[in-house]
Amino acid sequence: MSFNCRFAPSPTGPLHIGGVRTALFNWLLAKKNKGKYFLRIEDTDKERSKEEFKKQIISSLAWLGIEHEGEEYIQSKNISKHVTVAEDLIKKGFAYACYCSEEEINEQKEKCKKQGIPYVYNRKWRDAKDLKIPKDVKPVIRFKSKISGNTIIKDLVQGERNISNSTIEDFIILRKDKSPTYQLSATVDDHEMKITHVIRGDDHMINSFKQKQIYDAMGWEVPKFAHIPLIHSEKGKKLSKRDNASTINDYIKIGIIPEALRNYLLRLGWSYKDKEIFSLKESIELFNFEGIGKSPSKLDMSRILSMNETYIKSMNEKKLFDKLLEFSNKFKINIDKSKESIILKSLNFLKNKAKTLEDIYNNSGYILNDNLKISSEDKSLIDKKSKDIIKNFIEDFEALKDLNKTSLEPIIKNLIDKHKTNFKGVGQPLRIGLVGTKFGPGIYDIILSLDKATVINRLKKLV
RNA sequence: GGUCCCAUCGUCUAUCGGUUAGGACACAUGGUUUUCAUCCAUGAAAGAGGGGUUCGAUUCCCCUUGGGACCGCCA
Repeated sequence: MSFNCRFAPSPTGPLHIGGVRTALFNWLLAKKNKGKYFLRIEDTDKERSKEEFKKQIISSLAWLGIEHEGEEYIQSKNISKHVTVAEDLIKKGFAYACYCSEEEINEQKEKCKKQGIPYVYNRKWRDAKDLKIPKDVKPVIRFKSKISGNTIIKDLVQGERNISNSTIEDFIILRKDKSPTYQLSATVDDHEMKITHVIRGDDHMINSFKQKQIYDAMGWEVPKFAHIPLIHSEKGKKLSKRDNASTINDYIKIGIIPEALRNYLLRLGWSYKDKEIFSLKESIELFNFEGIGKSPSKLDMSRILSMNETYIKSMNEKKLFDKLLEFSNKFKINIDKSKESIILKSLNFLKNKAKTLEDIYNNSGYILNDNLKISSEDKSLIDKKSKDIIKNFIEDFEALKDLNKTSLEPIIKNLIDKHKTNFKGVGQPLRIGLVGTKFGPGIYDIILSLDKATVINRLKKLV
């Protein structure tokens, strides 16, 4: 059995993380079923569709590694086909022109509101042989929706869904300017693209009932539907473009890596036993409809961070280094060529203190910046005794031939004995002098990561 | 308001009638450690409420409550 699915965002705003997850689920399922995953840009809203959003959508998906089959499908290019289908529906008696003016519709809505009853279009023109066609009104085309009976959709995630047909109004398929609406375009395109599985957010559930009627009217095979629960913001509402930290870029700029976000998104609303970490290969093999839950899930930044931390720690250091370079070049200051090798060899300890690439970048500050800024508070910690320790250290350190942990250790130990102090007594002044703060990597790591001259120069500034 | 849906620790979730209700994140405590971390160990933390069905319900059914989605000539 073939498996064709698609992700169909509209370029009327930046793609947020919920959409990304929908795309991921589609893509995973296509891979798993050896099917195809398409990207369709639904740009039939001419007013609001923007080229920049289209680009943002495509680059967001690419960043996560979600690659679509062939070129992206641009819906507006197929409008004439949509219109043809609408005309076909009229001919077949499944659609009709409605001459109600916008004022008339608004009046009806007002009236219903006052009476406290739900507004449904009154189907005035559905069978209007006796009505006079007003000259000054351009008609819209409405689909002749079923009035009686029920429609059942066997949803792959939600199970059997049953709705009374009377709750679906005669929805518009062609606007007064003859342009097709979403219900028509999406249906026609899904059919043309031979989509077998429509996997989308469950805010589309009602649309599936409408669209099914179009498929049936046209005698087309109805695809399988899967409506996945939405992602909620921390406030518990449907994620909107206004929520902060909702677009991919919000995560990229703090140094989240794609593998981690992919894993996080995979586990948001889906599970496989107790497993938390999934390689790409595993997610393709194991992902399924059965594991998708029915209730919406909330975004949790601490989990994203933790997932990122896990991936950073387990990642090949060369690969991590490349990501760090890319990150700093894009969002921070370019890493100087002369510092690259030091950073690379220091990643093995820098990454232990980091949840994000930004953390690594910040922790690398003592390598990247030749002039350290030491806060006055930290400077005040360098008292007479500390200065003596530093002086002694410089003497011993300069005399060292081979610089490694084994040769360094005795120096520190001797200083501890000599000055009757503990490790902190020696380590802290050195760290302040070399890193600029009390916090930082292990003192051996710091010394070994910097070259000898730099260590001496920095320490000499303190005494 | 109408229609539809959902309901296990704070969060993501496991359980598919019988479990001391498990894991992960976050949190707390302790240990390792040269600081901050990492790492390790431990702890606290959940079946919304009420009825049924059943020998037995977190699990099946109903009601209540709470939450959500949809109700555009947007998609």
